[in-house]
Amino acid sequence: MPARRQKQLRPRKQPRQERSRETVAVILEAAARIFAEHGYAAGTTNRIAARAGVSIGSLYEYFPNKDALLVALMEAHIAEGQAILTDAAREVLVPAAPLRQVAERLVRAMIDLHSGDRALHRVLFEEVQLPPRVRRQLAAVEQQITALMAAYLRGHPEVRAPNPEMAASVIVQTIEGLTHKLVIHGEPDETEAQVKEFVRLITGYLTT
Amino acid sequence: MPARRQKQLRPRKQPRQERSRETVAVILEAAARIFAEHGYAAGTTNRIAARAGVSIGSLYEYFPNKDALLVALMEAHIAEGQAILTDAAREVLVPAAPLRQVAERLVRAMIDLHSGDRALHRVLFEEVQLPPRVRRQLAAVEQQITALMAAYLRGHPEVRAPNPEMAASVIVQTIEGLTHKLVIHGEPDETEAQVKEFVRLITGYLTT
DNA sequence: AGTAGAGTCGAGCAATTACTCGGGTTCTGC
DNA sequence: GCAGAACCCGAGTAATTGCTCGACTCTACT
Repeated sequence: MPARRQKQLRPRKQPRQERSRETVAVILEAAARIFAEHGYAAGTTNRIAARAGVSIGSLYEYFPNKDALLVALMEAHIAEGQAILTDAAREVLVPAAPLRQVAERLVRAMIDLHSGDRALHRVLFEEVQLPPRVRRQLAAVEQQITALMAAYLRGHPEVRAPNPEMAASVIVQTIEGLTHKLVIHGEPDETEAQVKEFVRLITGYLTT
Repeated sequence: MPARRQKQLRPRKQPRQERSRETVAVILEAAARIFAEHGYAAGTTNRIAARAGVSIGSLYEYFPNKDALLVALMEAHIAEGQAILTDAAREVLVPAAPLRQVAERLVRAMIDLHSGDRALHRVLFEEVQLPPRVRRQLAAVEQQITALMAAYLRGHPEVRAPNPEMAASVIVQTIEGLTHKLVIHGEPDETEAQVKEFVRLITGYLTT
């Protein structure tokens, strides 16, 4: 969240040489670690620069302010998430695929996505309120997955859903909510049982 | 999140007279509004005192630090939530009650709970990481509701669930996750349809 | 070799902010 | 009516932190 008002004076450089591209990457890496460890407020830019082994001045050559670091990390994570999910969806959302298998594949993809770096994930998508642009990107990904799901539901004989769009939306949101909670709070040795249960929840819903 | 290290020097006064009890109430009210409007980091104690129409000195007579304000608000909200949910649960979780009615009542109770002040709710339970004591309180409430639910499931003839405890836990988490998203992102005119769909999700899961 | 500009550096500035403290005001019990 | 306690006040302090800017080094190109 932008606690301070944005200054946004001089537009920043694009890194042109290999050297500086490396610097930017190192800074982002460090930012991810620091934010994950300390949270957004206590993750100071000086600390990030120090962790990156780079001067604070160098950091501000490429990022106009602290928020920009966060937004860059958000967009990277969203892109990664989109890749993982659309891969899973395209692979499994074909008319012939059995319901149970579809549900399980998606649940597992979602768990993978969330379990990467939980602390960072929390900071990026909970601690701060998302800027509008990022919020739109996130909504777009969700909508894309939901649309694929709806098309699948419409073409599947076993599925009895009066409104496939709504059913798809409910499923996507359910998976997201449950896996989120599971990853944050769950015991690792219960994960398998929970996955099976989530699959039952989804298939039960769609075939009733 | 405690960005600064806790000082926690002098223990604070208890309000004894009516006058000061009123002051404390006004401060908490103002804190709720300010945190909701600006978030935790930008919600400064001076601003809170100003909004409350009280000196910053008075605020620190009763709250040892900024975090204490937040914790007080959290605990108040948890208590309110527990009251709403246990009321709903006791009213409806009797062996004879039809499944659909139970599900609908709980979903609506949860929606009521979340729709009170969404911005404040976000700050209290997402923006900051909860201190252990609060986390325990929250877990206790969830466990209590889950236990009531499990008992109900066990005694209901329609319900086909191999493991009632796990089913209860899945349901509670599902309702929580879905209503949360619904309240945050949903269009008001879709709420009714969504509630019906959530009920179908739950009943389908339990009777398959 | 010379030079323009990309890249790096880090001391320090400006602003913010949680919290204190000494002193004044109001209440309460005797 | 008075002492002491409870309450209230707000200017000031100490510390933090985002970010700048002028000096320096490296790279690429002629």
